[in-house]
Amino acid sequence: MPIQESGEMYIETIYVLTQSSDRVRSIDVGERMGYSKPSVSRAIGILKRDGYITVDASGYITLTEIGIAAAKRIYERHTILTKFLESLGVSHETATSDACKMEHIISDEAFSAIKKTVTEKS
Amino acid sequence: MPIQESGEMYIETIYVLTQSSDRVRSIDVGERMGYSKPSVSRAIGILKRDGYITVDASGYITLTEIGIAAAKRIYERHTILTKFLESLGVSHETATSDACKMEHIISDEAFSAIKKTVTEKS
DNA sequence: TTTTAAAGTTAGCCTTGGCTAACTGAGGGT
DNA sequence: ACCCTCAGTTAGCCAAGGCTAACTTTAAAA
Repeated sequence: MPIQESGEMYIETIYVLTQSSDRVRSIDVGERMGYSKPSVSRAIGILKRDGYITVDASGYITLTEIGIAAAKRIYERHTILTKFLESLGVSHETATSDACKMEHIISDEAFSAIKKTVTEKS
Repeated sequence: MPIQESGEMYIETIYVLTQSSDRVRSIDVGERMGYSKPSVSRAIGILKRDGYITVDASGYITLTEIGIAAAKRIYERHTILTKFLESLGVSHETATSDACKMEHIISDEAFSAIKKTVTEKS
């Protein structure tokens, strides 16, 4: 099963949480995303089933190879799109939240083009 | 009820079809969007209920004031976003399809900023 | 040791928005 | 007059992805 849009958000959240804490559990993901425990529980089950994460006996979540790849892809989109919007004068708040939606839907082709403009400018 | 993302697509399609034909029916909308008759039927019912369109006895669809306003808003987003992506070197095909998704999710603030860059360039 | 709190799961509901199958109803052709 | 085709509707299914209620399990604290 290919990863869904919501799956990308969960993976990205796990990835970000992993940067600042070596122990990431479902409850942390839920708190960060503002979702209920059952919602997270189901999502985690799907990500595990599809090989994006592993969960140990204590409930600690680890991204797999493909999980890390998916997370890095989305996270890069997020940061580049945020920077891009900010470079146009959009507030940080709005830039982040718009990037959060755009990151899932934009094509590779368009993303590359936007990325080029951002990296050229700096 | 505020218009949904799919509602925006239906409204936009009706708006576009209205430009080239004075008689727009559900069947035309469905053909254009590649959706089945029942899907269109339900969507049309919702748009009618929420005051975006009227449908006469023969099944001809007319946008109301607020329907036209909603359509113009989305259509402008579509065209500006398409132009913007094309200005970055994205192919017309991809630019159109990406714009089609972005037009529903981008904030007014970000859209204004992008619009400014497009209109400045020309 | 017993009790309580925190984490996770299960069951099941809701909305959006596609779909097919099957019905209705109106017009045109023979 | 009869039939057929086309447009639209109704009923009901499905998937994604939220939710609450209520259960289990584990671990810490009294």
